[in-house]
Amino acid sequence: MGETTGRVLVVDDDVTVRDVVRRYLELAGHEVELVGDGESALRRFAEREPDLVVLDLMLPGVDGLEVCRRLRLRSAVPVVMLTALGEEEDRIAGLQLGADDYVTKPFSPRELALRVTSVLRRSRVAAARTASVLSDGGLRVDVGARSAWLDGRELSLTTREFDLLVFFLTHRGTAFNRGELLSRVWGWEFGDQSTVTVHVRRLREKVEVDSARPVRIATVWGVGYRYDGGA
Amino acid sequence: MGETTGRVLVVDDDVTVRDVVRRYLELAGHEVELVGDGESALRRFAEREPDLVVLDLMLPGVDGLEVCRRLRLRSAVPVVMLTALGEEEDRIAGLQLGADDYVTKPFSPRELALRVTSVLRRSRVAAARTASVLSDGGLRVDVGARSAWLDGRELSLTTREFDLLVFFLTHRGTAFNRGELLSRVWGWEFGDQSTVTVHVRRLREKVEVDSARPVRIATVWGVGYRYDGGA
DNA sequence: CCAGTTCTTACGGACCGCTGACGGATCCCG
DNA sequence: CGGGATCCGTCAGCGGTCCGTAAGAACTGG
Repeated sequence: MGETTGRVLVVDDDVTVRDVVRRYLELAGHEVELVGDGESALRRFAEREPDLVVLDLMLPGVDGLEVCRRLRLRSAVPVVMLTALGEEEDRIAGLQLGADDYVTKPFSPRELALRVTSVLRRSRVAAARTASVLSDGGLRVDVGARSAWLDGRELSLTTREFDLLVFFLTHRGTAFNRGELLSRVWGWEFGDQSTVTVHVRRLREKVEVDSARPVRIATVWGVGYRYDGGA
Repeated sequence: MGETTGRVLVVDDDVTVRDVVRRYLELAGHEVELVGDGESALRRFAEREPDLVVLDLMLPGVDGLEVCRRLRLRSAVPVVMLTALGEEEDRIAGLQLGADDYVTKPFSPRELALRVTSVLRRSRVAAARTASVLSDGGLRVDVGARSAWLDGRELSLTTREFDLLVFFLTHRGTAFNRGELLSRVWGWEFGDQSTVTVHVRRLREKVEVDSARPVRIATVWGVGYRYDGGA
């Protein structure tokens, strides 16, 4: 995924708007998912963890502001809001809730696409700067710096190993099958699952005390792998 | 059951469509059931609890939207809708009622199969993420982590045992015969029922205090088994 | 006491994950 | 531009686990 493209979740109840927005965002190189109401938005968000959310304020059921608030409870995902002209109150409320930008209807889809790209770029830079440090037991991982230490000494991880480790650290305690990992870490929808097996093995050799008796990365028989804490 | 295959209920009144859809879904590894109208759909759904429903909007009798609405009353089962081109109103209504995706007729059966697979995968992920921790007496089962504890110590359950236990825990107090368990847990329509007997026995040895005098998994003589609480 | 049903045990094959090795691609450095 | 090192994905063999089946024993209800 390039520097200024990403997976975008579009939430709008008007199917015409959705289709137009989709076309322009895809033209800009983004991967687009569409939903029509707040419930679906929250559900889809949990499933896919998109890089950015385009959110209409007027929605049936759970309204846009509420969706934004709930997203913020569990994620720092950038949000671009769609508001009707003159709904200043809503716009202010939206920005207070942490929207990163807004576009007023009627809007030019071209402009929306530009804003999405720009917000995405800003947030990537910011994310890299505020690089979180994940840690677990004697393991410490600096995501921004892309470096990792085990009991004080630095590990030399390859790109894949690092990504895999970060995924595990950010999804502790949940079992994933190989296809899922292939999709989430590699970004593949299909492919040889033994790829995962081999990379897990190589990662284990670096982060486990005894890679023959893994403690952190547990094998879930007939399913896949699960990261348990090292503590 | 693979991570991207499952039992799919197809609801369409056109027998030609049904056959084509069936062929492609089976090619993709799914298990397919066909019905021709809304009444049958609801009935079959109650009997089989499929993993996904492909629903035509134009149906004789109870129409597709109504079927979708009623399904949503009692289940979060993923729904993929078939709509005629241009039925925008219906599509909007469908998505609002909680359809997870839609395909417009005339459609490519290949594309439909792809969407079914993809929706299925997503919904599995979401299900695992929102993973409830089931508990009962001293028994605790974390569905997402695929691990279980009895009185604080972790149980080592095999895949089948785990699935069987989860099924029991989510269907407490109801008796099931072996054929039904074979169908719901194994996904088989036929097969040796002693398979169930043996697995129940193995499960009992792990979750019962005295497996010769089972408390949780009761034998219903002449019928099958029933999960009673451990409390 | 009998017939039907469930329990128990044992076993062989299927499946799965682990391991080591290999060739191609990519990256880096000269 | 060229050569070497690294990394990546694939594969086949192996060892262990798990699963389904069968067959005899024990039990239940009539």
